[in-house]
Amino acid sequence: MSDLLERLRGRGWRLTSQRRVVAEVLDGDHVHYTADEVHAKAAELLPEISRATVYNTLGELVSLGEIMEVSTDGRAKRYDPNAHHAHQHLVCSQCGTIRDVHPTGDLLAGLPAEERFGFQVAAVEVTYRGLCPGCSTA
Amino acid sequence: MSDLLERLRGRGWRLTSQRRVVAEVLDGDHVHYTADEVHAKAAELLPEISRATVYNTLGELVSLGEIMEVSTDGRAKRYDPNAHHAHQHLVCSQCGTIRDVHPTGDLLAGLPAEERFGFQVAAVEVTYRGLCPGCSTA
DNA sequence: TCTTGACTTAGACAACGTCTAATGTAGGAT
DNA sequence: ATCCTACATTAGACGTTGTCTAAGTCAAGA
Repeated sequence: MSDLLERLRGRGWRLTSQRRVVAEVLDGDHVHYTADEVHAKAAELLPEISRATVYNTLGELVSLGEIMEVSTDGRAKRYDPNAHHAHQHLVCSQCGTIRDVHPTGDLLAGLPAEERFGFQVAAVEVTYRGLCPGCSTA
Repeated sequence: MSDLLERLRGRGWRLTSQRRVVAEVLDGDHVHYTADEVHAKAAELLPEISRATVYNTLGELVSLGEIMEVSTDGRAKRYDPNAHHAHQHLVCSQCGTIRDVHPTGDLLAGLPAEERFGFQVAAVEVTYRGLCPGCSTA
């Protein structure tokens, strides 16, 4: 993730302390935080950071393709730092935790042309739902 | 859909004019409306219907399994009257319209056991994204 | 027809996200 | 090293979507 800052500077980004902190929060483990969680964790490192800046920075990172926006339910979007490798999501129906998974095969192949209704299909998202080990025993 | 009202009465529902109108709006073509769109169309038939009632009725129909809630983006949820047949969704990235599609093959088969992390996987949702004919020319 | 508990209503409230105008600052120019 | 300025940040208003509450209404059984 340290080279993320390099990449961003290469694209003309100003490296402000706020952007550095947001990048640092997204780095590390692979939990997918909501924007508010990112803001809360960023504020531990830089108390005066504003919500607007976190939203702005997340939006910019998404359009640069550095992170992915995931909305598996109707609630707050979550941000997935693992944007450089194609993957899908396995979501616990009970507690909402998300794991990245890598299904095999061509996901687009299942949709025949006569089922595409003239759409230019560009992407496929698959969400597997079930109970995680913790929730299935409890 | 007329038998929907019968089924609901069988489950102890009071058949109010508001619920009748919401069911009527959901019937017919297979577009997936947002709650606000359902409210607007219901209000054409019954002008004094309130937003709260529409939300309540939609929620009740969802928990009864009569319709499906679809949230393909972070925006408003849409309601799919075609809840009794398994299907997936094709979404326009531009305007958000949704079509029901029926991909071939076993969608669960793509996820090998070592990628399930001990989850009891119960369901798969697939969202195909692309531009609809209207948006790709405009 | 009466009664009652379920239903509906208006509008306040909550969660999530966006926008604006004023202020601050990174980093190139001097 | 300092200055300049365009870009970034901020607080808070605002927008959208959805939920909740208290008071009034009504479907349907007695």
